[in-house]
Amino acid sequence: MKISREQVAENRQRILDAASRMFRERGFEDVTVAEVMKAAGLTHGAFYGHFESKDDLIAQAFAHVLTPPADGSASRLPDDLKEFAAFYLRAAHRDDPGGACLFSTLGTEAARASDEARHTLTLSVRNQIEKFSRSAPGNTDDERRQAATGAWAAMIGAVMLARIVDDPALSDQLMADTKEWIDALS
Amino acid sequence: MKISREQVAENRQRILDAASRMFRERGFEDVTVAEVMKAAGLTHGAFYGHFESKDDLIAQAFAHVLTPPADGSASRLPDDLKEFAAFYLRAAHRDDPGGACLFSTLGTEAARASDEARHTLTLSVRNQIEKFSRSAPGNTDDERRQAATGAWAAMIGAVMLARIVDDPALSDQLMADTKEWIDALS
DNA sequence: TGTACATCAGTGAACGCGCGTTCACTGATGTAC
DNA sequence: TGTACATCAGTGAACGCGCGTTCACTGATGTAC
Repeated sequence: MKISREQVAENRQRILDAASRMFRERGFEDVTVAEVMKAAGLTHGAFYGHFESKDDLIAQAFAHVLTPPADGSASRLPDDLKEFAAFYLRAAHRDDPGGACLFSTLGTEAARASDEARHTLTLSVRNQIEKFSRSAPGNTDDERRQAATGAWAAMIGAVMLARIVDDPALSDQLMADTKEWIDALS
Repeated sequence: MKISREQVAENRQRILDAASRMFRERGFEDVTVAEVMKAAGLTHGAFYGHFESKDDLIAQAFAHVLTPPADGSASRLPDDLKEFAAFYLRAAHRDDPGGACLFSTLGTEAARASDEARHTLTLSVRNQIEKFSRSAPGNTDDERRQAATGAWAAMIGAVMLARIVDDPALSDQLMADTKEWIDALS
């Protein structure tokens, strides 16, 4: 049956919501097109009406996650580097990969993803560094950019490591130590 | 045909060498058992004489990479935090994922790997932090451990990001800025 | 030391399953009059 | 505004391929005497 234009747009959003969550939870390869469509309340055959291929879905899912919601409810994430770090280095973020930062959940896989997917992420990297440079400590632009880059890379690395280790105490320590370290920057 | 004990042991090492390199280059899912065996100079049927499953191979490959070579040729990697960072944050490391750090190449996938694989990595995380804490800046044990953790996490995150972005200048900048930042720590 | 035989690492064909993708069909939407 | 028809998003069966894994077989190794 044909479907209204609004319904089509809504279906597309639901597919992207489901895909981006499932990819972050389980990786690109383990998630099947049929599973994503089922999670979005559709059957797998409808997939190719929305996307060219699974690779296309991956690239679009990245863009979807990085696009602020159009309804004006601005992202809740702080712009300030240290405030962002406090937000990022929380157990709730580590423990909810499905809703987490793309770099911390899919970073190593993204390095091997399509050109389109990598380009979308590149724009985000540039934006984040520029944003954090404004509130990063340092006496020159270079110093502030270095601090912003180092601190952001540390957050991503720390959360990734915290999800790998099988010892909860070590996992907590990795995040707490990284947070303390960023807090102490001047 | 039966094979000599030494040949069996050598074959196993070749399988692990090939697998660990290919996994780091292309990820777990994209690399097939048959490809690994072919790269090791064997046919795929021999695989299950060496390993229980592909998951077992992944766990053993982690252990293989993290085990220093038995021939006494100690790892070339510096123990000193800043020296290690200079080594880690080089283009040659970024551009040779097959021979690179496991965390920077497979970190986000490793977070979803088998218990055995994650346990092997956990031991390595503990060792690295302990090692770097000895040369990290700081006035107390806590401060040194925080610096060691933050700086190491930053290296890993920076190299991962440097492999994602499609702009070579930005990629270089991410690594150089992180290196500068770690160098400036006191 | 030499010989006969049991062992077992490796071979390569085969299996079965699940995946991405295709396609003929359905029927509600949206448009032309 | 109402009616007839063309459009096209979604359905679900099907396809074909590649993967992890199995297994009967081979023949060199290593052991028992």
